[in-house]
Amino acid sequence: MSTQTRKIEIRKANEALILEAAEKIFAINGYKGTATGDIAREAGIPKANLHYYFKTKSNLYQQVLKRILNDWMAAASTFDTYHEPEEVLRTYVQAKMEFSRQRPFGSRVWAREIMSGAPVLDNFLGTTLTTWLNERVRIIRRWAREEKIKSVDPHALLYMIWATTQHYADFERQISILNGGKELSDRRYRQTTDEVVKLVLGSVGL
Amino acid sequence: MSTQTRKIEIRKANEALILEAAEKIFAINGYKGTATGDIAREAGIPKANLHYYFKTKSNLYQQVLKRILNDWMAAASTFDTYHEPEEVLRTYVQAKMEFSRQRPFGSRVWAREIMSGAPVLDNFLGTTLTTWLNERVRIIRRWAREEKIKSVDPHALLYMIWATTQHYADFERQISILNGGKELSDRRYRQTTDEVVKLVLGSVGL
DNA sequence: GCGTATCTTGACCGTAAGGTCAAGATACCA
DNA sequence: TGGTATCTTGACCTTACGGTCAAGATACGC
Repeated sequence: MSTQTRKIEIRKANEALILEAAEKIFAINGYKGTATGDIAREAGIPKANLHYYFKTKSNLYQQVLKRILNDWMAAASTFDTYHEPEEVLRTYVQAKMEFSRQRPFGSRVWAREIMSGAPVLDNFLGTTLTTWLNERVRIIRRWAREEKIKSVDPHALLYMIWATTQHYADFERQISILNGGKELSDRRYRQTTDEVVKLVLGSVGL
Repeated sequence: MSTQTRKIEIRKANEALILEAAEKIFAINGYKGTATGDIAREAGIPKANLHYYFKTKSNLYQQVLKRILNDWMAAASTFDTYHEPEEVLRTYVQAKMEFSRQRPFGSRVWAREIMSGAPVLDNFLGTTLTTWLNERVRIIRRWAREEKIKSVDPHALLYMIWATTQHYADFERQISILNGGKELSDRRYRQTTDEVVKLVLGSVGL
């Protein structure tokens, strides 16, 4: 460990620790409902230490959202891995389901942000996401024109995919209770993913 | 107006006013993030007056949830209006879409409650909703057995319907932004409802 | 080992929030 | 018209929260 490497590592590690804790607490209690002290407790550090790394709650929140955005976009990019509708939709749905399984808190923070009026994500939604959506809408329209899929409203289709896949993260608790009080096992979740893929493919006639 | 009729009316009217305001503010800021003073301001009354009608914030929140539950169950009951899969699914999806349009705040309060771990709805989910779900799962399985629909996982299908229809309430802001910054018109919403019906029917091969 | 930069933390400050209270206003009944 | 029950509201109390600070601890370069 040379120079400032060690120090930088300490900072990185602590920031990561805090961001992780923040994502969880924001997911459960929302932005306004979250106390920085709760996040600090979750991270196992004093509140003052948290404020050393992140000046304000708002600042921390924005960084939490940024992290989620990155991973969300990574899942989105899988849409372009293949060309044939069936492959594309299967891959995309699987990626989204995987995201819901791996980052349920991130999904919930996103949902809460939107339900609060998207004060922070507003800009992203109006630029990057709008662009991404419009391009995929065009692709789906082309599929329909080429009669590779049934003619459907591309927006409605994409919203259905988003809603359904994110449901498994956002409503995890409800699903658990309806599953007899126990969380879906890894095996069951894989089967469910297949079923969701099947439903989505069916909805466009595949 | 005789006897205590008038007074009872005052109480009813004020309780309704407060419940309406509370549903909106809870939807936007969540339970913990909501200040009773904010609800009072939204309702146009002093905070002390609100506390005269509802002793505690928790109490008010529970009554808000109860109201939503009633309407949610009303939409659910449309599932039993018809018998043929196509009619049933169309009617149910339409009712859920209508609910999302008419009570977007209610839908969001529900979503936030679940995301917070369903501390209040826990009991309802484990009893009434579980029973309702299991019965509909059986109906859907029967449809598949009788080859009226494609063989699909009934849970996945119902979750998809819930998620997709509620998405139009919970993510209204995101949808608006992606729609060029303006909300969906009544006409456009009706078309979207038809598209969602089409997708759901398609997903089971109808 | 020493000096300096970063990190850690308990104590503290001002504001906001849930809830109470008591005094006054309003409506109903006799 | 007077008496009583309900309703209204500003002021107030206590706790919690976002954020600050200053004093000490730790780590790095020389």
